[in-house]
Amino acid sequence: MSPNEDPKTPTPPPAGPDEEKTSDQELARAEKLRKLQAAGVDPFPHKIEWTHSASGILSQHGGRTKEELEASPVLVRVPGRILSVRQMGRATFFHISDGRARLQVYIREDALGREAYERFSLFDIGDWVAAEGRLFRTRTGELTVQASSLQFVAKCHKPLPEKWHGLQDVEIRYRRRYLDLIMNPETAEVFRLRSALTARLRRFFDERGYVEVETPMMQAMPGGALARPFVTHHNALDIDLYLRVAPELYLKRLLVGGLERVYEINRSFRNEGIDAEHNPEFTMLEFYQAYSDYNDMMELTEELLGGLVRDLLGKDEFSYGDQVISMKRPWPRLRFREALERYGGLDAAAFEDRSAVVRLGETLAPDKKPLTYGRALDVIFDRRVKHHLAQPTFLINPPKEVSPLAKAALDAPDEAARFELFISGMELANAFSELTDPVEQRLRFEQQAEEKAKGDDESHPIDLDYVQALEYGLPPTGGEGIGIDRLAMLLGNRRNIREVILFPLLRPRE
RNA sequence: GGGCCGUUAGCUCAGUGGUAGAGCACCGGCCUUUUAAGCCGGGUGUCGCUGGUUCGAGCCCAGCACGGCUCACCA
Repeated sequence: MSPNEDPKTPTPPPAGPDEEKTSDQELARAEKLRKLQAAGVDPFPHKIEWTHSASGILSQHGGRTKEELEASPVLVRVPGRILSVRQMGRATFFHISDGRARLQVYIREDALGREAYERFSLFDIGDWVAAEGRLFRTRTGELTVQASSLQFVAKCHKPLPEKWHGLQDVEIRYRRRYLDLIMNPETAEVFRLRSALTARLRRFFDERGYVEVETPMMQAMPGGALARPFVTHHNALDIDLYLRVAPELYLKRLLVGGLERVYEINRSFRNEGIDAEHNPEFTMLEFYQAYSDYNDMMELTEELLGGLVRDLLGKDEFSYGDQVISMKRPWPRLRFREALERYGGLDAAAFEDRSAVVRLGETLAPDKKPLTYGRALDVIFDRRVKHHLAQPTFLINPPKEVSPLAKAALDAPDEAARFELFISGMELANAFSELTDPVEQRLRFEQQAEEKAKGDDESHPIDLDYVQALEYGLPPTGGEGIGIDRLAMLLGNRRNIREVILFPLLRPRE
């Protein structure tokens, strides 16, 4: 606030970025706030006293009958935002919300007093109030607060979206998520579910002796995944830094250091396209367990996700779009090569014909040249196979070539000891028996560098500092990453990742 | 990046080349158990932006901006 402004004079708030002028409805609201203040109401109270929340009242007292409420009155003082008003002369009903549930409040002139009752005309839909009174049931049976007093809590200077259709415009829902949360209770529910999800994940790992850690998001060398990074600059050191594409290499350094079980739930950043399954910043759970391999990780994953679904949804099956996903164990393990033969139209002979595989890959993804044999197999999988994997399926042993941080499979030197978990055609998890041999790791990095030289901008950089860490000895380790946003999509039955990210990246306005 | 669709009142949406519309919200009036309350009265607008065609454009054309769906790439 500038020093010349009188703090006692409410003015219309500055017009938002979308409006150059203040609408008639905003002027009317500002005038009401002025009148409230003239009547001695503090327009910006520091705090308010309250005894109950709206949703708390409904869950605690929702079962009380009219007679019970009359015999033993329940007194409450409940804050909330006004969402609808039905005014009938000397009596008024309105609903307030705490973001979870709507509670009706009843005021009447003879109970509230004429002055206080008339003051309600200065309250608008969207304003925050606190109602004090006793609970009763209306003629139609709705649990309602009969208010003996009303306190003004905060003004809503702008009109809310329409009460019946609500807020539909997805752009406004994402840009001004607060409006979405006010108008669409199911939005708030999804984010509560997401919160319960991460809490449940943390409990799972904490109970098993994992240490939760945080590793650098700004890295001098972005590793741990094959993806294009964001670049930024540190002024004092005068160096370019990359936003991490994965925490993997740092987490494995911690296992070298003797932390046998670690996990991290945090953001990674990939400078790639945006669509229904991709946001440039996304949340990943990564966890590493010493003395284990990728088979152990499959067991653990079934236990983790199976338990999660049972705890959060209360059953082993759930709907996702028009599919019903069953989490009943065990989940099938499908060899990558077998998947390509079954769904990708590649028989054993075609699989061995490396140049034919590359040609098919290039036909399917003409933008993605040059393709190596491994990358071509990956393309064919993405285009032809992935969408068949609706029920939880471990896709095991993909080509070693596209898995530079994984051990080779024990029985197949060209395959990686790795799995990806698919549910509803979405890649949800990615895990492997971590490559622990520093000499082999260095070799794999060098192979990646060769591909980069051939024009592959998603190859893994040579990280000699990481190789040095391996030289001190990494025990056999199973490691896994799980996409939390996608998991939230599944559990919340949302088809777009933006529905589970509070503030997804959008192009800035103007 | 390509294709398709969209952008009109605070919100949800109609709108056929000829004066800009509805419901909700809002403003004024009536109404003491309503609940999409009801009844009477009031339209509050840079039709996304910039050009063009036309006597005349919300509508037709071009370009641009933003968004959605989709295809391609990445988790």
